[in-house]
Parts: sequence; C-alpha cells; structure tokens
Amino acid sequence: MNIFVAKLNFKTTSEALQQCFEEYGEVSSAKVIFDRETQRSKGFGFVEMPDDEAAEQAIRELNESEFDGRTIVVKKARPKTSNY
DNA sequence: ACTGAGCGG
Repeated sequence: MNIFVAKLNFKTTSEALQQCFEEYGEVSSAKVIFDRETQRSKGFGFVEMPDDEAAEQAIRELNESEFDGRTIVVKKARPKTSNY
C-alpha cells in the first residue's frame, strides 16, 4: 500500500516519517521528497506498507493529525508518474 | 532564507 503524506513540516525527515508509521504497522519504506537542487523538503512524502490493513489504519489515525508540530494529511498514493 | 497545495527519479 503506497501512502501519500502531505503538509509535513519542512524540517521533517524520512526517518521521522517512517518511525511515525511504524507505530501503526510494518513499514517497508518511507521517504520525504526533497528538492533536487536546494536539498530542502517539499513538504510531502511517501510511505509504503506491506500490510494493507495496517496501512489503512495508519491513514485513519495519522490523517489530519499533528506531526512535528504541523497537521499532516495522509492519503492513499496514486500510481507513479504515468508517462503517456 | 523562505513556503504550505499537492503525488516521488
């Protein structure tokens, strides 16, 4: 289950994001998107969880919840770039 | 250095 996390704190890192979701289930990978030029956070990231049940539960619990001082938005992620 | 909707290389 790919999870999309938005409105993150700009200081939030992938490690903190992963540890946040690990509280609700198994996390295979998690990363915050950083700008390729300035190396600064874009304010959103992605989390991948092998357990779909834990993933949906994590979405319910973490969506619109306070994380690192900011209210984050957690949704199901869309498939990657559709190159047509 | 800073910003605040939105989906990554």
